[in-house]
Amino acid sequence: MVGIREVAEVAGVSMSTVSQVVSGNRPVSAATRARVEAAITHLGYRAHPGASQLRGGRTGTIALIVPTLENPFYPLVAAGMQDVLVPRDILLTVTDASGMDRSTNAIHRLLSRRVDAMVAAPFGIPAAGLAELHDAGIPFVTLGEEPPGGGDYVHSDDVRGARAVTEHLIARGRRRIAFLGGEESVIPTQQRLEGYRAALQAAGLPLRDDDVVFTEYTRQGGRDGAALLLERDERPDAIVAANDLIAIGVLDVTRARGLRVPEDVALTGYDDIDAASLVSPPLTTIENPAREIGRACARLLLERLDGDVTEVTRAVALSNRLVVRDST
Amino acid sequence: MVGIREVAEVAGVSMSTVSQVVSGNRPVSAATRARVEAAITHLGYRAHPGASQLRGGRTGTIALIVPTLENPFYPLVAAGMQDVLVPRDILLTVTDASGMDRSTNAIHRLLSRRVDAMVAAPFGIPAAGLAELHDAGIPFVTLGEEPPGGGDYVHSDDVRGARAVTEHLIARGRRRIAFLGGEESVIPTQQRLEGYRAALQAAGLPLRDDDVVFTEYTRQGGRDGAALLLERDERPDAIVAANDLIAIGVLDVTRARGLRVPEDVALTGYDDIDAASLVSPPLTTIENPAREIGRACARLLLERLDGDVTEVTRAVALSNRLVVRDST
DNA sequence: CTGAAAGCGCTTACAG
DNA sequence: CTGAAAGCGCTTACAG
Repeated sequence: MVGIREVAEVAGVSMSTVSQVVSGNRPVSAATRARVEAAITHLGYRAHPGASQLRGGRTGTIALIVPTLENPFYPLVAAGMQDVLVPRDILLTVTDASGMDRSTNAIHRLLSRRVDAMVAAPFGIPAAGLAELHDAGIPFVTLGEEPPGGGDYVHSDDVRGARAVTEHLIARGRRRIAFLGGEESVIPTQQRLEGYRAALQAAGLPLRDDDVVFTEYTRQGGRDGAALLLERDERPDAIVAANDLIAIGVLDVTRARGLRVPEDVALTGYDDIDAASLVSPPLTTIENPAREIGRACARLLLERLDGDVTEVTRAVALSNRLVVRDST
Repeated sequence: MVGIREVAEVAGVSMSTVSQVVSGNRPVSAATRARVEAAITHLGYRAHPGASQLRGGRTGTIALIVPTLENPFYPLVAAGMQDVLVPRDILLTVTDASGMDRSTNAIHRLLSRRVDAMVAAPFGIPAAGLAELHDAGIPFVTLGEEPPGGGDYVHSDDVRGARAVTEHLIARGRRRIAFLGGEESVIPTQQRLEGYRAALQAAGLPLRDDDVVFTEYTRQGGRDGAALLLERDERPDAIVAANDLIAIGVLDVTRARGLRVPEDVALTGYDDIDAASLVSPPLTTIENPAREIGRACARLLLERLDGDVTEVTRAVALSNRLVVRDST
C-alpha cells in the first residue's frame, strides 16, 4: 500500500507537509501543494482511515437506528441523511434494531465502534440504552419525540397533521370518527390522538373513549384494530389510522367484510408511503416528509460536531400536508 | 478514555495479555482471563477500532450500494445482510447511489474508507467503477447477474420463476400469453423471457415474436408496454410482466380501458413487493426473497474474508415461489 | 502461558 | 511556510 511516506518521497517534502495538504489544517505554499497533489494522484494515495482516526479522534461515521427496515419510511430517512452526509464524506451505517433482542445492544455496539454521532427512533429503546448514549457524550438526535433528559429531535407536526385529516373527514360529513392508533405509549401516537381530539372538539363532536383503539404500527395491527372497531353495532363512519400500514390493514378487513370505502366507512392514513397511493381505494393521508426529516437530523448532528451549538435541546418541526385521495 | 493500558494495570498483567483475552488470538490461562475480564467490566473498557484497524488491517465494515432506497426491495436486502453481519459484529454501510452522478464515486469513496467487502447492484455501474473494485482486491458480490470479468453473485432462479408463473396461466386456460419485459439487455429480463418461452413450448403453444415487448422496470414502463399490447385486434388473454411495478402499470391501463382483470386479461408480476398484494386486484406473482438474497450476499462475503474460498466465481441461486392472487 | 518492544500510518505540537 | 519527532491504542512477532 502507498502511504504518506511514499507520497512525501515522490514530492520531495516531509510527511507533515503531505498531511497538511490532505487535511488543509495549515497553510502550504502553492508550489509545494501542487507537487504533493501530483504525487498523490500519481501514486493513487488514499489516507488510511484507521490511522487518522487514531490520531484525529473521529471515525467519520454516523449511525442511524431504526425499528425496522420493512417500513419504507425509514429507508427514506436514511436517504435524506445521506443527502447531507455524502458531501461531507461521512459514512452512514444503518441498523435495523428489530432483530436484536433489545436496541440497547445496537447502541452499545455502535458506541464500541466509536461512531461520531447517532440518530435513533426512540420507540422501544429502553432507558438503559438512552442512558448509555448520554454517557458516551456523542451528539445524537431522536426521531419523533424529545429524548428523556433532553436533546435534539426532529419531528413533523403530528398534532397539526392529525387535526387536518380529521377536519377533512368532518368536512366530508362524517360524524362518528374513530381513531386507530399504534402503540399508545409513543409520542407520535399521543400527538396524533391529540390532533384528532382537537378537531372533534372544535367541531362540537363528542369524544367517545371506545372510539379510540390502540394497536401496533403494522398492517396486522390495522387488521386487529379494525376487527374491533367494525364489529360493533354502532360502527364508526370513518377511521383515522395513525399510519398508512395500519390503514392498509383496515382495508383488508373492510374488503373481507364487504364494506365499501369510503361509502360505508371513510379511511385515512398517515405518512404517505408509496403503498398509500397503490391500494384500492388509494388513501387520503398526511405526507410525512421522511427524506426531509433525514436531512434535518444530519444537519443537527453536523452542527453539534462542528461545535457551534450550546443549547441542550433543539427541536425541528417539519410541516406536513394533507393528500386527498379516494378513501374519503 | 480507558485503554488497554489501564485494564492491564488493574488486572496486573501486560498489555499483550489483555489484547489476547479480547481477541482470543492465543491461549490465556483461566485465572488470568478471569482477572482481565473483571477489569474490563469494571473499567468499562472498549477497544479503539482505529487502533485495531491500524494493526489488524480490517475495518469491520461492509458496504452495500443500491440504485435507490426508494425501491423497497433494497432495504430488505440490507436487512438480510444485517441478519448475518450483526452476530459477527460487522458494521453495514448502505449507499444510495442514485444521488451521485455516477456510482463510481460511491465505489471510490467506500474504497477510501477501506471497507472490507462490498455488495453492489451492477445495473448502471460503469465499467470503470467495477474495474476499480476489482483492482482493490476486496471481496465483492453483485446482485442479480455475474459481474463482467467474473465474481460471486446472488440471484433468484429467474428462469424457473417465470416458467412457473407462465405454467400457472396455461393451467388457468390461457392460450395467448404475452411477455412484457423490462430492459432487454439485463440478465433478469433474458432469464424471465427464457422461462416464459420454456413454459409455452412445453405446453405446445406457439411462440410469437410480437407477443414479446420490452420496456422499463417501472410503473410507467408497464403503462407504455400495456398500451402496445392491448390495442391490438388480437389481444393477448394474459400478460406475464417482468416485475410488479410493470404489472401495476398494466393495471393502470386496463382500468382506464375498462378491461377486467383477470376476466378479459390475466396478469402476473414478479418480485412480490408489498404493493403486489395491495393493488386491486392483488397480483399473482413470484416471491423474490429479498431478505434471503441479502443473507446469501453476506455469507459469500464472509467466506471470502475468512479465506476458505478459491473459486473465482460462485453463483447462489435462491428458489422463489409462486404466489397466486386474484389477478389470474 | 506470559511479557517487553516494535511498529501500523497518520496528526500535531514543537522548532525553526 | 516547512521539517523532525513524539505518540495515538492497539497487535504481533520475538523471547522466555
